[in-house]
Amino acid sequence: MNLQCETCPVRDSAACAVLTPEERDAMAAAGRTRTLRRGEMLFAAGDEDAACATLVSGALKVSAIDADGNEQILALVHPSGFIGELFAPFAHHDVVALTESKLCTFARGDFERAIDDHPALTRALLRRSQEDLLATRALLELTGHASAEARLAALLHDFAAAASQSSCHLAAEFDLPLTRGEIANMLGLTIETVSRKLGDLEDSGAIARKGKRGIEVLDPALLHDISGR
Amino acid sequence: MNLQCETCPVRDSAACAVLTPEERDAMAAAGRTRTLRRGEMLFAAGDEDAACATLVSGALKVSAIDADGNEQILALVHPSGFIGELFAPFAHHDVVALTESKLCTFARGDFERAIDDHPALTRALLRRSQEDLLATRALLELTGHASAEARLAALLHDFAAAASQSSCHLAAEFDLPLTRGEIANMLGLTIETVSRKLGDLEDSGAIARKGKRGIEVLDPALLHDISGR
DNA sequence: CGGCAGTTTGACACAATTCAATAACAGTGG
DNA sequence: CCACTGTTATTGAATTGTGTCAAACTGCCG
Repeated sequence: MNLQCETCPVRDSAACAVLTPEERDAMAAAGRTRTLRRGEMLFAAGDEDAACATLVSGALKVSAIDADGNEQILALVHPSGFIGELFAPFAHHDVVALTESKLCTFARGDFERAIDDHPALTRALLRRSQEDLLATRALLELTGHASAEARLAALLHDFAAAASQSSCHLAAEFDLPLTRGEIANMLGLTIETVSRKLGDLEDSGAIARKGKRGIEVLDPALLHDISGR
Repeated sequence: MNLQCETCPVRDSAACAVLTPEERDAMAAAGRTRTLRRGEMLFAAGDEDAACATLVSGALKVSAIDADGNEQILALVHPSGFIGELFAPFAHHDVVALTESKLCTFARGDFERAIDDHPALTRALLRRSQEDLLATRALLELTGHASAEARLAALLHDFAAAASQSSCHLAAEFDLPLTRGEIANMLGLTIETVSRKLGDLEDSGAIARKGKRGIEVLDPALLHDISGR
C-alpha cells in the first residue's frame, strides 16, 4: 500500500518529519506500509538487504540468538523509531513484532539514496542512532550490576513512563508489552525469577498485578527507589 | 596546539577522512589536539558543552557511576573512534583515558556547524554511531546470559583480536588495557571473580599470564570455545 | 626500607538458577 | 457451551555460581 503521510500518527516525530512536504512526498513514493501481527518477523539476523523502516504503531523487539539457542532482547522499538542496518551488508539481529504493528518500509537502496539526497534526513537518523545508543547503554548499565528486583523495578518504571504520553509522569496502569519470558531475556534473568520478583514487588506495595499482562503502579516513588536510580 | 592532519595516523580511518583536503583544513582550524595521561578525564557525566573529539592514539573508556558509587564501563574507544554527545544538552557518561591518549578536539558548536556544512561528515558519523550501537549490543549480549568464565574469555578474545592489526587473526600476546577492577566493571563481575576465572583459564591451557598485564594466548580455539560464540 | 595500589587466594553466605510440579489461561473444535 | 490442548505463569525445594568479607602477596615508587 502507498503511504498516507497526511494521516500518519508519527509524521511529526519520526525521522521523516525533518523533510519538506515535497521531499516527503518523493520519499513516500518509494515506501510501502506493512502490517505485522504479533510474533511476525520484519527481518532475521543474517538477512541481506534487510528493509529499512519507521515504526508507525505497535512495538518491536530487536533480539539475538546465542550459541545455545537462547534469545536475548537487545532493544525495544516504539512508534516513530527507526529500524535498519544502513551500512552493514547483512542484519545483525532479528526484529520481531511484539504486538500488531504498522510500519513504513523502504528498500535499502532507496533509503540510502534518500540519505544521500537529504542531509537533514541523515542528521535526523544520526540523532536517533545516538538515542538508541544511549538507550542500549542504559540497559547495559541496568543488567550490569543491579539485583533482579532492581532490574525489574526499573523496567516497569520505564514501561510506565512510556505508557503515559507526558514523559515526566508515570501511567497509573498499563499492559506489559512483553511476556515473562521476554522480560527475563531482556534483563538477563529466568522466567521464574521474574515471576517471583513481580510477586515481591506486589507484596511490597509498589505495584499490583491485574491479570497476566496488566500492572497497576501503586507507589511510583517506591518503585523508583527499588530500581536504584 | 593546531592540528597536523598530514601526519595524523588516523587520517584515513577517522570520520574526517571523508572530507576533501580543503574541507579538512577548514575543520582543522577549529580543532585542537589534546593529550590525556592515564586516568585523566575528557569530560564527566553532566558536563554541558562537552567537547567532541576523535581519538588519535591510546584508548578511552566510557563509564557511568551508579547510585551506590560503583563505576560501570559501557564502552571502550579505540583510535579513530569518535566521542561526543551531539544532541544531548549535557554528557550522559564519563570519558576517561585508559592509557596516554592523543585526541583531536572540537567545541560542540564548531562541530555542529561542521555537520551542517558537510553532509558527508554527518554520514560518516552516522556510520560510526551505528557501529558503536552494534558494539554496545554485543557487550549487552555478553553480559546478559553468559557465565563469568565465558564473559572473560570473550573479552580476552576481543582484546587479542584488537591487538593484532589483521582483524581475522588473534595476537599471540598482548597487554590488558584494563585493570582487574575495570574488567570486572565492564563485565558485571567482581575483581575477585575476574582474578579466579583468569586462573581457571590459565589452568585450562587457554592462556598464560605474563606478569600482571600480559596475556599469552596459548589456545585460541579453546578460548573461543569457552566464550560460547 | 616502608607504604600503597593492585592482585591473588580462601572460607562462607546468599541471590538467582535449575528442576519439577501445578495452575491459569487462550484457542480450537466438538 | 464445554471439554481438550498447548502455551504461559506461578510456586516450591534443592543446588550452585558469584558475591562478600578478610587476609596475604606482589610490584613499584618515594
